[in-house]
Amino acid sequence: MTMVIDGIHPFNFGMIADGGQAFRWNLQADGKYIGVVKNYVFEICQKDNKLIIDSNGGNNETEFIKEYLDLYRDYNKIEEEMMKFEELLPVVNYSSGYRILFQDPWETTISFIISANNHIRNIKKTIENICRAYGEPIEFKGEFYYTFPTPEILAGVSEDELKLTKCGYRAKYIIETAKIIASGHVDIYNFNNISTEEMRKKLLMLPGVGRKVADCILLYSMRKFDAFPIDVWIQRILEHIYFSDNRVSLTKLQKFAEDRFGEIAGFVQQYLFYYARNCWQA
DNA sequence: AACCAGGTTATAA
DNA sequence: TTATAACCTGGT
Repeated sequence: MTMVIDGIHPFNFGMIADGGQAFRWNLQADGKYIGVVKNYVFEICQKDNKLIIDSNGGNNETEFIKEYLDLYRDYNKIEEEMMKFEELLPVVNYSSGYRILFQDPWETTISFIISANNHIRNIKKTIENICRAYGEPIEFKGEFYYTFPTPEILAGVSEDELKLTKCGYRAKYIIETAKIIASGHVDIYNFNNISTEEMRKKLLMLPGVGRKVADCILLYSMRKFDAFPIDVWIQRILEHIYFSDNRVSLTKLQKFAEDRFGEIAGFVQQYLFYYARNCWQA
């Protein structure tokens, strides 16, 4: 089916898809993006403030994709809040149109375990390999796409076999985490009534999940917008803007961002990241 | 050839 | 509590 959603602003799907929060969107030769989300395949084409979305299923994905794309949130208001920090004016201006997707916690957890000390190109390739090997096929416009496998399935894979997907030393983390989640020992789907800090503690129990990965999971799949993942780019840009390019420890930066940006820290992080990677040179 | 990339973990001061 | 090295993989 095809759906058309109009009047979205600010919104730039290219930034959202390639901005590093999701790894399963691919730009086609025709300028449209195709991605697998849950057990759906979506093809998204943006023209100005209009989205034309094609998908494999019936009509029930409209609500789903709107939530996924965070279309119900007023980003004008969020950008206004961010611009109250004068030093962020060029950042907000440059990164306007970015949105934080509402992704699946399990897929996000494994994806960001894979992301540790890794390149985006490798991350995407490994995730694609995992889906092809262990996911379910979906047909869309004559092509086959693959869902992200369940915790139960990855919990049953051997380390040597999983390493064929090029995840390297992260294989044991992925399998152990899958076992913990499949067993129900850590419930990553019950996050709505739990504070960010409490949920973070649970996530840190998973092997391969440290502070940065935990905050990515909180921000990209649990709508914990006070989470502030600090990777090397965020570290560099924070040191540049706020500490005269001096080296500052991660824990200190973490506290600094938490205090300064509070409830909108996650949005600030996203805008800063996009700005740091694509515009500013260290 | 050596080094690095969107970190985590184990080990030592 | 804070600092340092090792770690799969693929590219320069």
